[in-house]
Amino acid sequence: MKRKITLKQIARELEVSISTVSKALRNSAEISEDTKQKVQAFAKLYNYRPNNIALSLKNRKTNTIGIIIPEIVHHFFSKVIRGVELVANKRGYNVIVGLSNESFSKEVINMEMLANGSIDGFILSISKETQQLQDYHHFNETMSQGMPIVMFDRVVSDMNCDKVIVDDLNGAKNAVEKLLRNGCKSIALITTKDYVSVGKLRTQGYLEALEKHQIQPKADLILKIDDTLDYETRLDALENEIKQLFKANNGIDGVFAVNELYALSAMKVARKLGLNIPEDVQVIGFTDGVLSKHSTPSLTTVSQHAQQMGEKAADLLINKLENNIETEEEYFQTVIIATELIERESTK
Amino acid sequence: MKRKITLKQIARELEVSISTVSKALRNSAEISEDTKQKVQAFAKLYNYRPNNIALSLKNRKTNTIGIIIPEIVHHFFSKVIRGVELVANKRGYNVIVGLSNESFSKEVINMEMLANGSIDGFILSISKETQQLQDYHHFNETMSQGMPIVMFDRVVSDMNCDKVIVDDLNGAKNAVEKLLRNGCKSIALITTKDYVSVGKLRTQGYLEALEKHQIQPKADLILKIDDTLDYETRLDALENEIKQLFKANNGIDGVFAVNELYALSAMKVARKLGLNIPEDVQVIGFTDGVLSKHSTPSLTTVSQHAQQMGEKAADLLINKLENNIETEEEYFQTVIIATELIERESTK
DNA sequence: TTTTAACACGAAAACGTTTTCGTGACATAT
DNA sequence: ATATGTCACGAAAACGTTTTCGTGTTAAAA
Repeated sequence: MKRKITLKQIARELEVSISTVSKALRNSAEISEDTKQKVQAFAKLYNYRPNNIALSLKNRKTNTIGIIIPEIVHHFFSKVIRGVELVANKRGYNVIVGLSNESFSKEVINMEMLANGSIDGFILSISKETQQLQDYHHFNETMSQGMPIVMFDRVVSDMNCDKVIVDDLNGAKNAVEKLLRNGCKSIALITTKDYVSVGKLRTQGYLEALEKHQIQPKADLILKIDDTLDYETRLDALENEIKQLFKANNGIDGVFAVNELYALSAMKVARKLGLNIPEDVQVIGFTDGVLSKHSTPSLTTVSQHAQQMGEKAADLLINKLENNIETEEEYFQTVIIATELIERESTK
Repeated sequence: MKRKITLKQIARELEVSISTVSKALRNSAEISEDTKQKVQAFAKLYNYRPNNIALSLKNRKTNTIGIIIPEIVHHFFSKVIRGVELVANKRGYNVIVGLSNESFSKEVINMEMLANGSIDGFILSISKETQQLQDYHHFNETMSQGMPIVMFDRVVSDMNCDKVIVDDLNGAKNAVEKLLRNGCKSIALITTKDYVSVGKLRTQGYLEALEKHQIQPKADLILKIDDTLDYETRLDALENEIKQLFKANNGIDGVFAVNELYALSAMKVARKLGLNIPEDVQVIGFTDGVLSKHSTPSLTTVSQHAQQMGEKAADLLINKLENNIETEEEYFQTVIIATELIERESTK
């Protein structure tokens, strides 16, 4: 169980100074060919690798980025991570993951744990609780210390940082228009309470689509789910609420849901009520996850290109980290990732 | 954009030495009450936090663990990460994630990137390619440098390290026995090629169940999928192979599949062939993911308790890291996580 | 022979901590 | 008055690097 070898040990062994070893390994012109060869051979033999921590301390740069997300057992977020990891690795960075579990305090703690030198910058999507509390002091403090943040998906719009967001509004609008073009006359919306920023935007897209086609929205057709309930109780409650929605409104022939699960539940309820999909009711969901693809019938859905979002966020962050041009004029951009409607069996 | 404050700056500001500041903050008895108060007040005012990198270098301990998995967009693995993160955080550790993407070289590169001081130990599940090549030099090298490894799920059995595995054999055996007890006479197995260790074990469980009930296994009933194909082509090819399986064997009344997707595909194919589930064919899958829960009919499945695996792996690793009792007698354990059969609609 | 230049290397500082040890200023005991 | 002890603090080393600057040796130029 030999420990990793250091410059000091090589120096002692070869009876030269640490500086010489360091320079020899970096092929400095200062060092004679003889010495270089000797040192390099020895280093290779003992599989020398510079200690990352020492380098980080010296360079005041860890080459690590922190990503904080509300939940990892979730296709959207894990795809984002995949994207982040992909470009981070390609550009020589590591990725350290923190989970807020949708809790404000865990988000704060996680950020504090990482902000003390462990990472060079953050990529994050804020927790629901933070969205409710609207307490953003931890973001401000982090940024005021010179640590850049890139927010994605769930962002706080009036914060001075780079952002990567989905075009939720137009994604939803297009989806609803698709239903309208397909002949739907009475389209229900299943969404979340308004404090969830993306739910709000998708709701707005629904409304704009109706307005564009001169259809008066009916409040009865809009179901706002309280998604703070936990998973188990949620499924039953959810299906119940949807059933009420169908029963209260005769002739629903289209459903737009702001996520996969709501859409699937809608399909399940509709079938139980004797309705056929897509003949009687057409359904479109949001988020191209594994459920949409493998449900029966498979679900037409609005894809967010999650991996692309992660890649973009990582690129933005690393660009900022490496452009230490310090253009005192801080310049922040918001990248909007276009959505794509993936048509499957749940629409005509 | 003020940088984070350091001991040195506090010392200069208060006109004391760095040592004094450090001791004052740690409430050393060496320092007078007056000085302590002054220093602590100042530190709080400027929100001083010790630099993690400096601490890591000094202590030769990063309090960070690396987890390397083949794929993150995968319920099983993301649940494991959640478990790891949970106990890691609770015990004061961070988690840094590397993805091998099922590739041997990426696995090696990732490990090398992290092994140079960035982390204290590894938790990992080996890539399929590594399983095929059976090249484990990177694991051996890492361990010979005194960096502990905990393997989970896909492990290499004759390696000297802690392991956390699923009881694949008995999980499969129980599932198949369940089908037998439910009256199935002709049970098909849909599995992977044998180099995937877990596929092999689950296959063995299938065989043992049959043997126990004195049923002669029929080679025709066993379908071994080559899962190196990519996802898109796989779906078609998969359903095709399963269709052949059904057509070549009249009277299949039970299916055991080694993962969710195979099970779902089997259900889909069966339905297309006019068979009802579970009346005509009963189906059981492996891995309790989101698909099993939300498919129609919902899928009876063998749960692996992925999160628990992650928690256990993290505990094992951190125990090893903190028990520097250096009981020269290295002691490695293999923890077996029991499976659980979750009964849903696809079985009677 | 003396001056200059090139060469090859080492000493030391720096990154931000913690910790061991030393030391000057007092107060107390002899 | 001297010896001893306590108190409060500082100097310095250490973790493992990189880099700047200095310096001794030798060879070439004057």
